[in-house]
Amino acid sequence: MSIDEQRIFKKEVIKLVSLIPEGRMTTYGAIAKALGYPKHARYVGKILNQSGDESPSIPAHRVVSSSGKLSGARAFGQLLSMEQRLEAEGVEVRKGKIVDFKRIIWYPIKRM
DNA sequence: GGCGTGACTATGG
DNA sequence: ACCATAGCCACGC
Repeated sequence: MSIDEQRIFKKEVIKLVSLIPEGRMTTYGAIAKALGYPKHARYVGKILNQSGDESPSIPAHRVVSSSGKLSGARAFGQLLSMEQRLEAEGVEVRKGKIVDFKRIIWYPIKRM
């Protein structure tokens, strides 16, 4: 992945995450795949991690692991945790996992 | 260039 | 359903 590809990838990740509807969620892998880089799920996580400082407005809490776990919960403040943010928009969470994960998952559509 | 570290994933028991 | 394992790849040291 070249420097240019990375730059575009980061921008597209932010764009795609912003499109996730309220009350739905998707996965790191789905985002990576939609952008044409199926092996870069971890990189998506890293981007969202640093996006917390740069663009706090993006709904990063709507991105979970492929098993439905809230793997990024530690990156959110405890005042408004990742779980609380999801519950607040109607997404049920139990034991750190999305309850009806496969039913409410949102699959991004590649565009460009 | 080697090595460890992740907001990851698929697979097998 | 849970846990361990092995790939995976950018990144920092």
